[in-house]
Amino acid sequence: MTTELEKRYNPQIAERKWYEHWNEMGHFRADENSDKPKYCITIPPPNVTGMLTMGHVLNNTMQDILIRRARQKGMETLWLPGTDHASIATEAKVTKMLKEKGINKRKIGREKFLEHAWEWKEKFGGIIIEQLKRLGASCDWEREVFTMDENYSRAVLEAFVRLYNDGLIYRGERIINWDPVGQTALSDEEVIYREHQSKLWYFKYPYKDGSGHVIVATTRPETMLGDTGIAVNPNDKRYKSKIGKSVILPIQNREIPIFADSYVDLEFGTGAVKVTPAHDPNDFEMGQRHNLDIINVMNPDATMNAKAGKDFIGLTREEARELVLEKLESLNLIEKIEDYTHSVGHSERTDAVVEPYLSKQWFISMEKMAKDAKQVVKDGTIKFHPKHWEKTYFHWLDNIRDWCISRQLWWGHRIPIWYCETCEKTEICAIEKPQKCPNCGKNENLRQDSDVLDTWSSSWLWPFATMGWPQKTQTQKKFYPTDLIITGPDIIFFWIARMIMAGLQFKNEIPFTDVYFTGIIRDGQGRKMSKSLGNSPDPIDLFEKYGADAIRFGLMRLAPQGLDILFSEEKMEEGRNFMNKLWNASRFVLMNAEKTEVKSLDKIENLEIADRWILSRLNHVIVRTDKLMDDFKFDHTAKALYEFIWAEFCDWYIEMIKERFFGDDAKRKEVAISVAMHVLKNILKLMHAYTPFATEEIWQKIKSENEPDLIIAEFPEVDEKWFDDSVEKEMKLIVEVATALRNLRGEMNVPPGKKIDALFRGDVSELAIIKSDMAVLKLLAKVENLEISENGEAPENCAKTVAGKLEIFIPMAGLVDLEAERSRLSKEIEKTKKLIQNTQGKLSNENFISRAPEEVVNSEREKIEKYREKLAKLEEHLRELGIRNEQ
RNA sequence: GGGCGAUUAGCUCAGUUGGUUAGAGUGCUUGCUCGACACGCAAGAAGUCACUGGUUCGAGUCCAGUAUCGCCCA
Repeated sequence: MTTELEKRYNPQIAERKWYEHWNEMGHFRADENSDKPKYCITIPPPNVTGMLTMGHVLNNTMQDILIRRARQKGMETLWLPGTDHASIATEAKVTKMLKEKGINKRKIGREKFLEHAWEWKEKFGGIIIEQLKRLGASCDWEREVFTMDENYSRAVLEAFVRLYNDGLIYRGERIINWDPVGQTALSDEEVIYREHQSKLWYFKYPYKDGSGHVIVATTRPETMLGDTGIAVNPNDKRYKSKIGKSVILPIQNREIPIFADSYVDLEFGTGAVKVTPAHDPNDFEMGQRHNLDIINVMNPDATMNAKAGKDFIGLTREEARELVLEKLESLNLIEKIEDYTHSVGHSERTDAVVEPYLSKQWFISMEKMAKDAKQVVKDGTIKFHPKHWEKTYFHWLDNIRDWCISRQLWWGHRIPIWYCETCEKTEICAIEKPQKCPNCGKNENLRQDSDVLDTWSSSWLWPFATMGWPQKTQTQKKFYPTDLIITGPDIIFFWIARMIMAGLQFKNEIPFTDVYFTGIIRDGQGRKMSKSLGNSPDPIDLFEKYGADAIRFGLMRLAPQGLDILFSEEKMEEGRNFMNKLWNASRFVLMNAEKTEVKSLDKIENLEIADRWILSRLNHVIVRTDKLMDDFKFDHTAKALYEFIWAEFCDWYIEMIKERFFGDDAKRKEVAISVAMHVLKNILKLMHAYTPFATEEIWQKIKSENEPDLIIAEFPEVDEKWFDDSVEKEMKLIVEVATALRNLRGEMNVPPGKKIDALFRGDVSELAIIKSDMAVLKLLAKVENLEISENGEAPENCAKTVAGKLEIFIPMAGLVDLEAERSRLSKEIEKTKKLIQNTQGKLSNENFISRAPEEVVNSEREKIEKYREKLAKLEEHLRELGIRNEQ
């Protein structure tokens, strides 16, 4: 307790020191055999190859706050960390890395590639975890999980097998979203739609019977090579007579039918549309309904194949489009071209234009699970914060389609299906490779499905697969269901919905009780942060510059529930300034505590108004922040703490006790220092979850020997005996008077160092307050002599003001600037008159008197009384000024 | 096309169930190295609460509509 603090808080040293200390002491560890009530969060696993983003900082800070708070409150807390394997992203990165070394993925084969991938994972996979540690995340690192760990992988396969056996997994040939760069299927959720400015081309397809042509409009000319029909709406009078006729598809010279289907929109284009079942999901459906041929004209890399025709083989989609247009143009079959804006799907991971592509894939049937997942949110078993996300959630579940979970990749969990090539049709679903084919009994030709599972179809098991499922473990027993998940709304479908489904499906229990959706962090201009814009700061740079606490607190203070967050570095600066403020307030208290004994509250007597006031305020802030945290109001909590610490504790309380600190009454000083220390310790406890490093650093310097580390120090509880309305009212008057005095000094240009005299006149009870707090007031407003008198005379030549029910006079020794004084008073009078007018307006309204609640009417009456008294005093002051002026 | 959200001081945002003179930070103006802090202290100026109606004794707050912006879904 004797080490003197530096003038400025230095985050760099404190952060590393205390993080290591906490970890070594085992404070992050969760004990599954504990009897204490539990609190548990499983981290939404970041991508193993990822780097920390501001989004991660935001939602992990929130998780850490809740975890630390629960820990301080004596709960058995488990924050279970880990990463997911991010199939497509990782495979793309590794492929790229190999390519740079001149190694071709296909050439080296699956096994060799996976070796490289694991090597890559070992090398870079730890980065984001280390970054989370810099943030201060108090996860139980001994339980860290990676989705491709042996145990976790087993859980993924187990889940697959169970769903397969329940008939909820099937293989089918469908139109899926195909990423031609990653060369893999994607789920609907992995497709990002963006508006593209393009054209709408109108083609003429000649009737077979030579009776002219039908005109179809398309945004994708190259797909016409695979057209196998023309559809019109059955109610479209324009085409009634054409239904059943055939056209000759140009270029391909194929005969295709015209048929009616109510899917066709009469308004779009000409009302007749070309149908390409192999290259459009809606066309595929129509094709099924009308038995159309399905002609796939593309290779997996989205170049054209032989079915597109000789001239097209090997061309890209773009090249094929050009050639189709060229050929049709020369055949004079282009009717017209219009500008057209439509949305085009892109792969979330590779940004390639997604191709609707016909292929054989594995699907999970969603209908039943969606129904269950909807129910638990609808009936409030799981609560969303903010609630309005429920609508989005329900809408998605109501329109759900089966989930395509197979990916044509190598990095991931390989689908646990074996095909017997001897008897051809046999398909075996098992976790381990089967000994032999149950059908033909042969074992030599068992071939495992080459696809891997969608990453999300492994991470949807996260809340329990991280706890050892499908084994029955004590960890699950103690900590499942978890309490909460915090994430951005952009993955409400990827994770939230599917985790709920998985929990219900495999555990028959929800995975968490609360879901908190953060806002999305944008830059100062409201744009989404992205690498290409270069507008996303590196959190680690920010930590270095301002300290992790500053970033945590700054973000919390500007992160309103349910709204996006406009990032600005200024806010981080404010966070840093606040840490420094807290540091210096502590430094000041500590400096003065050195020569005085600090006693606990129950051992001190003769508390003064400042003491009783700050204790009342402290207990209010304890109650208030507790309630706010129950509602996940991180921003309001941060603001309440900021306000209490900076304005109430530093600006007023510390200023008020300086008089005792610097005075020579040892007893009074002892009281002041004891209360200050008590409040400071509680501040550190309240702040710790938000700013763990700085608070622990300070705590370690001021704590007594028998107190534990702050991270596990007992959380403050409200003590209602300190609530004191009358002392708060009294304090309000002191603040008002001190401010009025300071204001007058400023207006009258009194030099800051010069002391003034002051005379108070007016209400007896208020005078009594001034009298009892005279010493404090003298310090706050630099007053030399302070006189009070119920009916005293105003001195000659003085500045005058009104505060509460008091008149305040400051003798100016002939220095009063009459003009300035007159204009100041006039302005004040105008303001007061306006207030009276407003209040009078209400009171003269009969309806108001008769219908408004009595206490509202009474308060208006009191108000007007107060204003009138003030006005009378001000007007008198102005009058006196006038008289003196004339003399 | 459907849904969600936003619009309050120059800027970024608070504003609980309708009832104090609509607040804070930042920026701005003025003055301060006063025995914690210039990453600071004190004082001050600054708002037609997007618009139009409605409900009410009373609307930033509730309702309806309009406009603008953003996001999600199709």
